[in-house]
Amino acid sequence: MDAFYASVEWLRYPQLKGLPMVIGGGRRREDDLIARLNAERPERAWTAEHLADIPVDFFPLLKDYVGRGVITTATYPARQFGIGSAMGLMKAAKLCPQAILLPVDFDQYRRFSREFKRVIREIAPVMEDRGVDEVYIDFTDVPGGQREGGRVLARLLQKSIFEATGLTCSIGVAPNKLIAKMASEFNKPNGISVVHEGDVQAQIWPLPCRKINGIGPKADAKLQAHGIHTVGDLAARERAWLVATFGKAYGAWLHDAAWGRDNRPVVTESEPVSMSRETTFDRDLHAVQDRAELGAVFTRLCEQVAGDLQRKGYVGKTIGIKLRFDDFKIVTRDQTLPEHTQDARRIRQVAGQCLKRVDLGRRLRLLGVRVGSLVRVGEAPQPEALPLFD
DNA sequence: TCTGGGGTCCTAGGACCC
DNA sequence: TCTGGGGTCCTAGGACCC
Repeated sequence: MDAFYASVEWLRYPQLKGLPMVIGGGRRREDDLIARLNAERPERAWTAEHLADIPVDFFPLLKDYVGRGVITTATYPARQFGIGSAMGLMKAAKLCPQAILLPVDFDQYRRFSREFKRVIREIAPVMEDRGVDEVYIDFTDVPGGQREGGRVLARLLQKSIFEATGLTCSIGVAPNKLIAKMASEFNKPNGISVVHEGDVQAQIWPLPCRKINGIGPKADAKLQAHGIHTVGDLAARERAWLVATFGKAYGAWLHDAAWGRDNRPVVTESEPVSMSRETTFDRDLHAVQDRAELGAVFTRLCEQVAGDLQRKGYVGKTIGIKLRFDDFKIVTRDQTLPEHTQDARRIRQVAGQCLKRVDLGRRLRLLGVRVGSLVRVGEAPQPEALPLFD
């Protein structure tokens, strides 16, 4: 989906199109906005029906933000000021104080996410969910899926999604997921790009390695240190050298990726492996001085994870915690139980045991609770009874 | 006043078992 | 007298993705 979060926001606030805008940080306070409007602009009775009429100068600005949030989306006019995804909002405010700041509204994005995926599945049922704004679709067995190299079906999908949601998307059509993902970036927004097997050299090799889904900042830095900047550079290296330098599995994968080889299927269903909740505190907390506050947050996180498990019908047997200290160092501890659980008190108890195994000298910035080794409720194997006699 | 939240997968060592 | 060889599970950390 093109600029997904921003586009969803523009549906209800079209007056913000074209302005520097940033999405990130705290919870939505739409009611506050309406209440403030009625207090300060009483010439009309404002309701949630009039969001598109809210004057632009009434929206909160980045410069007034206080907190530890990061940018999830920055519109193009905002990016011109050097603002980028994942940047701290406080830092971004220095670069572009006048940008409008909207809080993240995940519930709304999830609603539109479900809707555009429903539209796709109706046309092309073999669809793999890749998060809130992205999917892989297998065109192979869709009637007409091969016409004009997939272009016809891609256009139909774009049209249907736009009619149902008012949102645009960009589609890459290719022989496999690896190339399709890269191709989808070629023609943004609202574009279609078809890359054939024989086009890899011309269209993929000139790209920086970082464009490959699976090469992140660490691998890219290491590649650069070896003089490898483009996918073509990578393809030129011996497979054996890549294996020797990057390890057996990753080295071989790098070589395949550079040559456009990928045989992963489009996976329509998958079971979750873990569920977690974590939170960053407004200020760093100390295990001793802030014991009560920390304990309350800890319990709440356990209750939230338990609630997620119960709502979705899963039980897990590996309970874990995650801590981020004030120096940004991350520590995890986990413990596997003999039985599966979705009980908040049990999770809290075991997570508490995990916490005892950590040196809590430093102040904490983040606390998280995770439950892994999930199985569906009812499919959990019964813990084996200990034999009384052999 | 830098630096969110929710995930997956991989690696590597040690325990433990046959 | 040199000390097998698989396999699985558990734990901790880390890279990467959306």
